[in-house]
Amino acid sequence: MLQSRAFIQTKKEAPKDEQSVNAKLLLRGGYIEKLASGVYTFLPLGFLVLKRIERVIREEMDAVGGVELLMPALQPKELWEETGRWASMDVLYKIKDAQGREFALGATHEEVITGIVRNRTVSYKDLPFYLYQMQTKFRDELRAKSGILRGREFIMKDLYSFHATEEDRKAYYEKVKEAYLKIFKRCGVSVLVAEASGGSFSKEISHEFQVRTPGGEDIIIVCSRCDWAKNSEIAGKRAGEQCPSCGNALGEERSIEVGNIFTLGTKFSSVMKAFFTDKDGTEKPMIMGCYGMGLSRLMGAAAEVNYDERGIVWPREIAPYDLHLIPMQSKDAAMQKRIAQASEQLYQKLQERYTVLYDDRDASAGAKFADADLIGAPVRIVISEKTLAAESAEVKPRNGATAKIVKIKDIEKELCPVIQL
RNA sequence: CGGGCCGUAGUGUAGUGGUAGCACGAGUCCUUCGGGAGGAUUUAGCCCGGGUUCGAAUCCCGGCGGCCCGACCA
Repeated sequence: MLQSRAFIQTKKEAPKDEQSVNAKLLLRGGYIEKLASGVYTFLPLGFLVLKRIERVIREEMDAVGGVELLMPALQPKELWEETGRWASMDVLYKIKDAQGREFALGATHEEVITGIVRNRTVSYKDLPFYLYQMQTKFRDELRAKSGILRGREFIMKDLYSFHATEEDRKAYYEKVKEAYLKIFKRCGVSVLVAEASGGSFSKEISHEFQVRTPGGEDIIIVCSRCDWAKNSEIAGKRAGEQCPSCGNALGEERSIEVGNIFTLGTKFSSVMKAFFTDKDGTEKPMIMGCYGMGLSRLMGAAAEVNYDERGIVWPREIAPYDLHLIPMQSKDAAMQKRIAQASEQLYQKLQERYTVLYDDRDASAGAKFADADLIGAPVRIVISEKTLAAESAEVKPRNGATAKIVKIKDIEKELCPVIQL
């Protein structure tokens, strides 16, 4: 992509009223734009990141048998009244159409998915099945905060599983837990699995996937040595006390909840009459689980833990572009032409295997470098009069490793270890 | 929802009762070209409403909006 055409505009300074790291960096880098508190546009650059996160999630969801669908955001009041959540869910946006009919903007989709599932006759032979979607959710948060970490409109992946037996549900829950760990690893955030309350869903505990960082709004109690972690709301332990698992000291840390998986049991299926016919011919409510993951929040969290004083350092798999190719300018017209030719050629070549942002702008070296660091593609490639003298280019990983001068014909070999695809 | 701070060009700021200024950005021209280059020139702003005053960006009241703390958080 030509940078001059990519609708990227970076800013030298962050808006003064933003405190959170993700908001400052993403706003400055031209990834997002704020429309209202907790409501953001994903600009082309940000949308690329989102799509790459989406791809990772989709691959891992498909790998555990998930089948993707897309449910409506506009949901009739009657559906929500079936479970009593029209009245009890205080973050629900409620709207009226011109006829006076009332709708909720989807804050979550248990009602909708259960409504779909009960409309078909299901036998135990059809179970289990797993349905998921990635969609914009609306929640009327009393206080949106921290950039895209807690919006009133945000993008979420929600998976719902339907089972004939509790054992099966439990086994799947563990499988999803593993899939989640893979997703977060691929997205460049290390998570802790913390036990948390089942909320209004269940008396059973749920599991939260927590990214430890000062920018987080959750408080978790964690062991300094083993992987014991609980949300402070149910921990029953405090910092300084002994870890119940290994005896070491417990600490308290801030973290971002990037995923949460729940046991639903028959809470929704029994109330909404989503039954299946079991082996013995009797009708039983399906046993359900639900598994949430915030895509936009994950993007924010990734920025929140992968940055330095110059900007974002995107994890390889979710970077907007694999490579940032920068031709330098030269005062010598002939040389200028050679640089342009060589970099054009390299640009074409690299695009066969990588996504490349090509800085074709007529800007100073400093400006180009500063933008490259801020945007944070994993590798920067510079072609200049200097490098060209040796038929080479400079290859510099964004993660702090030093720059290397590499023969242009050998560049792909050099890239392999850094961004193998 | 309670509390705090804050609203001046796209962004960051100055102006505290008397001509709205600067920097970055954006446009044009010239020069420059390995870490946000220099000069010339242009562009663009006081959140809204009311009040006080000869006069309000500035003082007062009310809205609206943003950020932060807390509460809340399928």
